[in-house]
Amino acid sequence: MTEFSLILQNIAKHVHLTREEQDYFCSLLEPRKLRRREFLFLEGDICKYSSFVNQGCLRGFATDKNGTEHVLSFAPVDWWIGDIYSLVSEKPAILSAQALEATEVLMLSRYNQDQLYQNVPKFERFFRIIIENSLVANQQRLIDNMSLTAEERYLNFCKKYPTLVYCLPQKHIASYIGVTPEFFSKMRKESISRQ
Amino acid sequence: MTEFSLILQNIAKHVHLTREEQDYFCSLLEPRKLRRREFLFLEGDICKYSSFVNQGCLRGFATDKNGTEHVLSFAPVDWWIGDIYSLVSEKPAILSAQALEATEVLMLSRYNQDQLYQNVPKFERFFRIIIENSLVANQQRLIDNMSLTAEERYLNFCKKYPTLVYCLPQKHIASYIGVTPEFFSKMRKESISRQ
DNA sequence: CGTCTATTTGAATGTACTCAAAAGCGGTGG
DNA sequence: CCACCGCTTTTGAGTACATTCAAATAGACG
Repeated sequence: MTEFSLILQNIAKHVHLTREEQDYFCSLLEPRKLRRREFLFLEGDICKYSSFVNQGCLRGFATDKNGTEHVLSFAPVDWWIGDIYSLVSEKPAILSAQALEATEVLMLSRYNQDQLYQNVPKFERFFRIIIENSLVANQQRLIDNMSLTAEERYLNFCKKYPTLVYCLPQKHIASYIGVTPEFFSKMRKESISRQ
Repeated sequence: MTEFSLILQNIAKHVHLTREEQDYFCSLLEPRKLRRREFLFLEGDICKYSSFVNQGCLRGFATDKNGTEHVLSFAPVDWWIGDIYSLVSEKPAILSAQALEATEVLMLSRYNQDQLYQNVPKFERFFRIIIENSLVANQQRLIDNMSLTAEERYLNFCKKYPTLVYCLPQKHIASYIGVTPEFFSKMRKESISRQ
């Protein structure tokens, strides 16, 4: 039971690694601890890391020209987070990631990730699968945003992330489903009063 | 100059193939011609193919519970289209794909794609990159839908797909940017009258 | 040329937003 | 451990953006 057991389990869901591959992989990881409200990366920076959440929780969000923040993802324990745009293009990140509580991540640099692809091709498969799943989730969210009401999106969120609903500030859930905190408050009250 | 030159060029953007690998890859492709309005795949079917557009153009869309269609992607020449959810999960497709004009595609079955991954690992990389790019585009669209007005999304669309704007029916562009055809018509008129 | 589909126009409506202010809650320091 | 300050949530009124429904007009394909 080391600090790497969770991430190795995460990988084992999709590809099998030998003991040596496991050790090699772990040697490429950089642990980092974040305090509540601390940022893992900031919009505008070049994001060079994919990070795995070992403990705690983060939010990934974009800030629009009015300064309004839009949450794109929550990253609780056992999730990956990064700015895929910046990672792929090596241009400044579109997203920021902030710890919502005391958080511990394992960071894999893009350079090490590319090394990994060359030395252990299985990882090419692993990250392909991770990205495929992200794409599916993202696409479903796009469909939901176009076809569901705010309340339906909220109920979806409750079903999909039952544990998160009770530990996240409402304003972040509001932002995730794409409404203002004020509207979210009213809608939620309505929703509860009807059961 | 064969029917495969375009797809080989498409692949060469990301990975280099030997002559033998090219031939092997092409042997796995199944050409198919579609008439205007014909469907490449239908919501509810198991989607077993990723398809490359050699000629023509398709739209990928989801149908909501009211019967309203929501366009998720246009696939002009040199693009890939498929229902990634169905391909990954082997469950019924969420999307349908319809030819907007006479169209020719090269279809790669999931089975052959998996063969390809095993026999030519470079393809694992190729499709990882394709999917990464889709994810980036999808994510940006999600951000745009949450932070921009319909008019801003329309102007974005015009910049991003200058050739498509003039050949697609308005109602499909309206659906893509996420508004009704009626509102799109009014908004567009306003937008033009202000230059 | 005729029919079917797409686009435009208008009026009434609804969903969600903005701004402002009060109330509630929770983390941090004393 | 408690109290306070600051952040979060609630509430309300007025508004804006986009929808619905209906009908007229325009355009395209066979």
